Amino acid sequence: MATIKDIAQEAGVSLATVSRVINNGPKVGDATRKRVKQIMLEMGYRPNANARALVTQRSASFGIVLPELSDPFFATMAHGIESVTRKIDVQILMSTGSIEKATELKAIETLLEHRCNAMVVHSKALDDATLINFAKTIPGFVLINRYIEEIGNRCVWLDNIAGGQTMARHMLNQGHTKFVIVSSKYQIDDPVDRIAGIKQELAENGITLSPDMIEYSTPDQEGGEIAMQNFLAKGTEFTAVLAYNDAMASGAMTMLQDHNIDVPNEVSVIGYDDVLLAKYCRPKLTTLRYPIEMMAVKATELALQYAAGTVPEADCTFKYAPTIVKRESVGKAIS
Amino acid sequence: MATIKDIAQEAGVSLATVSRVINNGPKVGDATRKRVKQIMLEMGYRPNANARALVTQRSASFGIVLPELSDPFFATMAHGIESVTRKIDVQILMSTGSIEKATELKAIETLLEHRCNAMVVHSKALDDATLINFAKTIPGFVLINRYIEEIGNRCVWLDNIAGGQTMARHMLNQGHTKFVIVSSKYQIDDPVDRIAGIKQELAENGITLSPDMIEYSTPDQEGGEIAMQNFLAKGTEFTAVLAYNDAMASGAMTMLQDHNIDVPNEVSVIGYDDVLLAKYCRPKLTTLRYPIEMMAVKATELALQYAAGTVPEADCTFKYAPTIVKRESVGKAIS
DNA sequence: TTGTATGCGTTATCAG
DNA sequence: CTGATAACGCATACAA
Repeated sequence: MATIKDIAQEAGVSLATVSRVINNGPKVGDATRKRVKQIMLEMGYRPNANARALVTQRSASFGIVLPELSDPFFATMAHGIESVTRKIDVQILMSTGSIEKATELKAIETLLEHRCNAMVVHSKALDDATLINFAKTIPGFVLINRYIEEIGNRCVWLDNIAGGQTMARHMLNQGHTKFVIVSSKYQIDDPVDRIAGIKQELAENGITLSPDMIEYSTPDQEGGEIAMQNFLAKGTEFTAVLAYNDAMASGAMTMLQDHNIDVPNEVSVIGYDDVLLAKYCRPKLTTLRYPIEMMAVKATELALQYAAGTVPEADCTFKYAPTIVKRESVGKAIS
Repeated sequence: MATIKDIAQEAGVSLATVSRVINNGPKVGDATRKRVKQIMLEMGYRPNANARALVTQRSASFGIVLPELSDPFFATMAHGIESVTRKIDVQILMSTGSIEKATELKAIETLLEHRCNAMVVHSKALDDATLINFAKTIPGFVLINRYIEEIGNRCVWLDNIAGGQTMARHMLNQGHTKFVIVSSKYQIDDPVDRIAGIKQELAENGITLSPDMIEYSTPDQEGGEIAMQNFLAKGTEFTAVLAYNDAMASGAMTMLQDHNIDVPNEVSVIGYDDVLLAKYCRPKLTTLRYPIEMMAVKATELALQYAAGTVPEADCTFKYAPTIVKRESVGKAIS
């Protein structure tokens, strides 16, 4: 592959001059510039991004770490990030860490080896201290979907407690009093906070939730089915189902329908996330909108700014609140 | 950030020695190796991937170009790729080209600038000649979802003609004779081939499809709704709907249901792709399974092999055929 | 306006 | 077993 040297030779100029025309440097004669450009084209010259990164001490690629791509939620997140990097002609270096301490750590370190100076990371398994440490040493380090007080200005996150409250309130408004929760078995912040929010809202309305009104399962459709199956098997009485996410909500609905229980006339179901399937399933799912794409965009812009030297204000953070999307799966409580 | 030099100095050895322990080189004293490793740890040393790539002339990252990530289909594809690169500790450099000539070209070139020597690219807009040229100059260049005869051994693709035939045959087997097609308005290979397959199969059974039995729209749920609306508005008679993909099929079903037309008792609908939503929508969608994840894995392995020097056999290609997944949206024709 | 020289962090080829 | 030293491709401070 042709190098800067080759084309310098061919054009009969020095390396420096070629370098200047590549970077649109200021001090180059018009004729020279034109001739060099022509030769670059002819020889199919492509700047070597690695050499460039080495000498400039900055990579042209933006790092992202996320658990996986097959989940539409993360795909949407990646899409948000990509929508801003695309505009500024920056490539994405993707590292996956499957919600395990070791892999998440490795994912970040790989990005560091590539000298990415801006990155948005989704980490659930690593502890606060580790993340704080990264934030201290990497200017363009931004966390998404996580809040750590000490580095609040590096966090773009969703208020899951408020989310839980909103879910519960909506059901309460419809007259429901008998609740069950279909939750995730993975004890990361998210399910914990959402349940806390729900309990809080219910408590304010004089309702307490006993532990056996919560089923924990895998956060996918099958998990939702299993959880609902368990409630049904136990003979639990309820009219309102609060799910950890849309997939679980959908699974729960399927299981209800399989038992000839009508949604929403007999039982109401509410999801969380508002991913595509919420619109596709029948009845269409009432759910909470998780503005992940918007948040991803924000996180990316933030990372870019910080990496460029903007000093973040100390006392700020980027908190988002989920909003309710009313569709068809929630109805008035039967009295 | 600490460099190899720093740690050499600290350890009182030469650069070469440090480099050897980093790469698990053979000729290093046990004591020295241990000491150096210790110091690397203490100083938080991270090898510079760019410098490495520069000197070794090979990048440690695997390139992928695809239109976008928000589409579950491509997310699944990316997931397949990631599942193999993860094992060998290779990062993914992602470039998006939104089905436009210019952007697709740019996406590939960016990968080249990073000196990726293995990549799988999804390109629909670039012409054969350009792609053939890339294949000739990049050993690890593999195309996915496209077949070009001259570089057949670099292509991992789906036989869409066979797919069209399969769809049609399945409907014929159920006794259907009145068909409509809900197709994509983007005239790339895929919809064209599928329609060709359908027509071919129908023709063999003495059925010809007039042009007004095909509606073209955007390949998403809304497009499916619009297309179906058009058929309904025109008063078209049919009992079988063949959709370009699951999203369109789902949209078509919704529109039918809104008009109190029962699926599958009055009208049967078949999709294509078998993405997540096929399982979620009601009735569950009968569709064609597009083994995109498997294909992505294959493409990745291929790219890796070719990049490593394996010379592909001249006369081979990697063709996949979609298989039918029977669920609930197709029934016997009413007679 | 152009050229020369140096260094970025590594690997690899030599000698010791 | 270990140490100099020359690349790798490019940007840039300094000369001319």
